[in-house]
Amino acid sequence: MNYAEFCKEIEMEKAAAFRNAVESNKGSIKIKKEKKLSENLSRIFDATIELANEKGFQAMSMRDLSSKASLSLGALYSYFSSKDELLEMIQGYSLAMVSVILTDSIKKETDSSKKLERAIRTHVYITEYMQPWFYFSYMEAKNMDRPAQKRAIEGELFTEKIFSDIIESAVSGKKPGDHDPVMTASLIKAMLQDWYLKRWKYRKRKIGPDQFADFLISFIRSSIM
Amino acid sequence: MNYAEFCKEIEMEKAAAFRNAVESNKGSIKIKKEKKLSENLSRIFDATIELANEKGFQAMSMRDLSSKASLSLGALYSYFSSKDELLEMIQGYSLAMVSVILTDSIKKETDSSKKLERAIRTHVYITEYMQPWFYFSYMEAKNMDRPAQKRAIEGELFTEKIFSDIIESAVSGKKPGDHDPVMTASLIKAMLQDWYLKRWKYRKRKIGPDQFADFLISFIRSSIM
DNA sequence: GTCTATACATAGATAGAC
DNA sequence: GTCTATCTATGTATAGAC
Repeated sequence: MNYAEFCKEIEMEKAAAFRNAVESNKGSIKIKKEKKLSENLSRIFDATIELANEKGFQAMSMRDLSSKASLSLGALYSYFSSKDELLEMIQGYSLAMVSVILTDSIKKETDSSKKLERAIRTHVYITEYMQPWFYFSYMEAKNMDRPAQKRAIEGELFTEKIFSDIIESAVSGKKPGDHDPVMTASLIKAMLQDWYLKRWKYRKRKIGPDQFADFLISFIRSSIM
Repeated sequence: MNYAEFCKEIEMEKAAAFRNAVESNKGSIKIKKEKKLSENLSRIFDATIELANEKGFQAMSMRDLSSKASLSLGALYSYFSSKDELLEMIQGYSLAMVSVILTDSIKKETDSSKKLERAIRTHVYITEYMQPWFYFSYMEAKNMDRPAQKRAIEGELFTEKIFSDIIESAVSGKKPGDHDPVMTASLIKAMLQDWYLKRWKYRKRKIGPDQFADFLISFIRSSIM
């Protein structure tokens, strides 16, 4: 698998996750026509991501959003009931993406060393594909209300658990004594997050997702094996 | 060196960095009495860090700040000329801290493998000691104006360069072919930042700075050696 | 130096016409 | 479903008394 191949397979899952995000927020959405809803809401999402990643969600005004999304201020409130709710819809969307994609992806390998490699690669690719979304979720987590913050933490721990489980079985027996899969998984997560948090750096150095994944895999391999 | 020893040595440098931060902003500070200035300004800094790390700098109002710092709204503006300037004073302070401490610290070792270990350990310790400050600088960087953002980027690249230089000379000859000190330094930086960005996680797992530094050092050692 | 009072701008959200 | 107009709250920053 490389990034180009990954992209071809992802579109459907993205669309499914979007429909799911809409579904779980039906309560506060006043728009009834399916097509109009999905067209406009995804434009609203995109505009929000763009503005928030530029100056922060808090600093983005609803007027900024209304002009970037080409909808009036009043119309926006037919798609969500408050600015905070918008934040949480977007968070739910990207949280669902990473967990579904990652879980599906590792099922395709049986050997645990291959599983680890695939999990890392998939994580790099999905966060590359939706970089602004993940950047947004990471940076705005502390501005969310308590339940949404809890979901963010659970999301982090969920993906970390995927990694620590794989490492547990990959390393067992092979390395003497003191290995700690949970700590190792933490560090792996940190390096994976760097990929979507510091895009300016990797872009400047002309490092693409395939290259980053390759390097990361070999770095981790030589450390835990 | 362990964390407890580190703490004893740091106080003086912290005070010097604070005086320096005051000095570089004399222009917009109206308070003339040295003692009052440093007492109140450091209370203002602390209150800002605390509020901003809780709900974001943008969301923190000057009224929040005035009540937490025990100064009236009007009085605050004798210590800085705008909310944005306050942000930048704090950023300058923590940027100066890490670069001075790190540069001094590695001078104490000659062997490049020891140098690497010491740089990592020192980075963990300084960011532990001033965790809320580093968290603040990281999270609020995108809300700063252009020049301040540039300083933040230069700060990141500066510490990364320290690491890549050490790795360059530590690894040269010892590892065949494909090592890439710059990429390795990037990953190390990412793991080091995790320490102050995800405190909730390490606290929950009862991992302290010494333990984290030990683990990180052994993880990196086995990867690059 | 610090306070209170207030100017002035802009925020999020709603009402009601179309 | 979308618009414009507007309500009300809150924001940063300043003026001037003490």
